[in-house]
Amino acid sequence: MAEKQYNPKEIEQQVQQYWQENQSFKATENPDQEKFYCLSMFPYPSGRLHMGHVRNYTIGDVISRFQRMQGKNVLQPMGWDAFGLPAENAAINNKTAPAKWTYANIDYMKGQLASLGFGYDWDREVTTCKADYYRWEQWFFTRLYEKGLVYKKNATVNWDPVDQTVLANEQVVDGRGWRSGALVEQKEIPQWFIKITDYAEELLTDLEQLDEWPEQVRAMQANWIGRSEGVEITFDLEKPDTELSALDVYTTRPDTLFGVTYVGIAAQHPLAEKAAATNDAAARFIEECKNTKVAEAELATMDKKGCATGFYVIHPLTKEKLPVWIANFVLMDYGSGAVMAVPGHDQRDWEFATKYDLPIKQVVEPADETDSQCDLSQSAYTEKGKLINSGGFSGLAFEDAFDQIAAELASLGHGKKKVNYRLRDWGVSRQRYWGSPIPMLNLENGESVPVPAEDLPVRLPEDVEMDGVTSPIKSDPTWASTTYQGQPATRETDTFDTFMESSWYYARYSCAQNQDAMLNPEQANYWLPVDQYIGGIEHAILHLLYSRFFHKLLRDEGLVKSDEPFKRLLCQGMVLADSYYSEDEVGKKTWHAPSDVSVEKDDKGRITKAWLTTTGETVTHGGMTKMSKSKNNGIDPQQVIDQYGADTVRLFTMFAAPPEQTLEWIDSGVEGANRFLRRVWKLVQDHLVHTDVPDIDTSALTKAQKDLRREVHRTIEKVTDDLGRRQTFNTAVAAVMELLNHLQKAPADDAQDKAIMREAITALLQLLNPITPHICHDLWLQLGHTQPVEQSGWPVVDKDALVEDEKLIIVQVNGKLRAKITVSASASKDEVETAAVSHSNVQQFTDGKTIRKVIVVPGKLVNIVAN
RNA sequence: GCCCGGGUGGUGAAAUUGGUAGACACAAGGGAUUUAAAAUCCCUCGCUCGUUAGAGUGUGCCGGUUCAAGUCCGGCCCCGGGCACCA
Repeated sequence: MAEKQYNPKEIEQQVQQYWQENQSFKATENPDQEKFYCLSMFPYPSGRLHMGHVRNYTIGDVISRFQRMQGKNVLQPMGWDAFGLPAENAAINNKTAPAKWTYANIDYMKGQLASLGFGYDWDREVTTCKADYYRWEQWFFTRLYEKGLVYKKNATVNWDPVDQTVLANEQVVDGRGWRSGALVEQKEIPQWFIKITDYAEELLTDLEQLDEWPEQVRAMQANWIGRSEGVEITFDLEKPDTELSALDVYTTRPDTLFGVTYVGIAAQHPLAEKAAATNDAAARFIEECKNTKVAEAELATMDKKGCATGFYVIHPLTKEKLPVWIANFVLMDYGSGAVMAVPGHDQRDWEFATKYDLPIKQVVEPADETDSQCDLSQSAYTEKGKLINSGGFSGLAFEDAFDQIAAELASLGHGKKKVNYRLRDWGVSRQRYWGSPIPMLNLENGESVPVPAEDLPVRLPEDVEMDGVTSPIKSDPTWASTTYQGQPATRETDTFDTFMESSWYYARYSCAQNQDAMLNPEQANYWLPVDQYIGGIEHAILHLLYSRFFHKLLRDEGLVKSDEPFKRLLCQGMVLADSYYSEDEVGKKTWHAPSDVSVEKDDKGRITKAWLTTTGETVTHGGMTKMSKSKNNGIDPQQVIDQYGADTVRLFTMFAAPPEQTLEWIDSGVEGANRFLRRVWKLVQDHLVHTDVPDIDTSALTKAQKDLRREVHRTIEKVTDDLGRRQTFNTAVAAVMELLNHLQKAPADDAQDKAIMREAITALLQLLNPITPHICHDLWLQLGHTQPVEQSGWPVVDKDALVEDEKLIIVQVNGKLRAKITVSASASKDEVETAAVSHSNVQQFTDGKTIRKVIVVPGKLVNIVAN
């Protein structure tokens, strides 16, 4: 009899068609059924799916299918984060419009998602660049404006003086504009901000609720919000004028106040500008400060430089005269743009003071002699200790010094205790075209007003030409020209940060087609919060923080009831692949696609030689690196799907590494995954030969049959735990592989052998179905079932099958493994101990020694301590 | 620079609550089958010594706690992610 062959291409197409025809993944609100909302971060429609997407969405699909089989009402939607910079670049390069390019990409990628067998409810698709989506974002922004949560202020951007345009950090390469090559300058322009700092405290305290988030993400967010308790201190200017009479600084170390020897201000500070008017050195220094990129890493690693302003302030307690310096590491956008400098007790201030020969004064000493040393000629002493040289406060420890100095300052009207956050308000203005227009109008009197609700949406024109420099809506004056209450007005031509769209899409899926409102509270509150969110760790701070913020804004608008958007979070790791390059005479590297390279390996599997398959040119192996355009080492998922099928891709992706870790893409590993599926197929085909399979009679099993059945139920128990609680999909697959190894060796001699095999195969297909749904669907029907496997429920562990008659006990002497013994499961502690001590190998190691202690871990281990 | 991770055989990894280090795979080597190849099946596989039994040793480095440490504590080294306009 000819066995049916495993033909993934054929069955995957059939099965996908079945799902489509039966609308298998359509999600409908049903208050009587427990819901499960499983969400993967939506992709940017860049053109083709990359392996990072495949990994992300496979994890989501596995969880969704697992939950569905467990009886939940599962919603798994998909959409497109469609606004962004790459579309503008592609449009310029391909002489097309960003919209056209984006929609074509969406079409193609949608087909790719289908070919991987992901079960999405496409009726809820969200595309952020469509007006039916961003109109609600615009509406919500105007609501926030009316609530006083939106304001306009000047903020610094990267400015390309040649192209006369604002650059993203990504567009600044080695301090120069990526197209013009011009040195980038800092420039201040008016921009819109949303007051996320109003929610800083809640965003911080609610992290405690998120007990199903990775600890590291919560820690990163807490540090980002950066709550600190300190004192705001006023330093009066020596020569006050009407515009400026004092500098406010914030410090968490008021105990070091007597050690202040100078005050630092940002280059953009009004006092710095005043200094520049009369002081050439200061003017030159301020110019120089403009030539840096606007990024924290940049500021933190650059050389600390400064310039004296010639201005002085008065110390609020000692009345000393202190110089004011412009310092390139002080940020105007953060705090008040001024800091007090304590070189004796702050390392950065110490380095600055040493460089510019400013005084260093010790005002704190170690609390007791045994503490760390303190030598201010070598470095600052930054520990909290006991105050010295601090007038009436000398001798106090940190806490008392903090309180008493704060009280003294308050009584003098020169300071007060203040809680501060590192978190800054969210600047949402972008000077780019491909984004949602910001729905604000500028009136002739200089006032800004929101676009009235009945005039929304403000549509972004899609049929445009990109010149590579200026946004089409900025260069077309007719677009901006409009009226407001009969008065002439111009539209805001900046667009929203794309984080705006990705901050609420998860909620819109609950009612994606709703044309009447941003959200339908009934639907939103049925599905929200998201039960499981999956995405890359690179989003751990910004996207996840903005989404949490937006959810609280939605709640305060009465649109949702919950406090947090995402109950459980999984951050998957990156996907790596081998990289290969060749170098020319000047050392310029050319990266070659792995598919173009042939390799030779030694007997340990290490690459000894690599060359271009077509030309034979020798290339260098650049190691395993993140799949990227720059290294040209992206593996196209489509090629792998075409060669092995979606199930193999999904299986390899889940098996090769735990989800949070990096995953190395190895061709031979993919073949191994395919080999496993063929073995599953063959096992089922071999079993299908038997037409006379009875039910299991648990009372009539031999020891070998009981052992095999125990393996089956152990596997069910482990896979259930691995897919649900632990989310270690790699070990779930390993457990099923282990079971298959047992089943392949199992006899089919008597009726009960076949009955156990039937039970085992049934469970195996159910366990594997979330990961490789196509092959499981097909084999399930071959077994004679009429309902599809995803509706068959989840296999149940038979506790009786797990019971063991005998236990394997590890015997150690002084912590070293010396014997393994098998004892009856009912053996007492003493019996186990006696058996262990009397074992011949154990005797050898205890001979001539005294047994001091015997530790017995029931059912597991005996450790004999002897000397 | 700051914040957060990670480091275990030739390789990816496993060890869930402190209790057998290396499950499951990949690669490699040996064998069976085959006219041959592919596919498939069987065996070996951390390192050193040993014919076997077994012994010693081993989870980035140094030190500590414990009957017992990959796991807990202290210090260090290296690699990766994020740092507010890439998404």
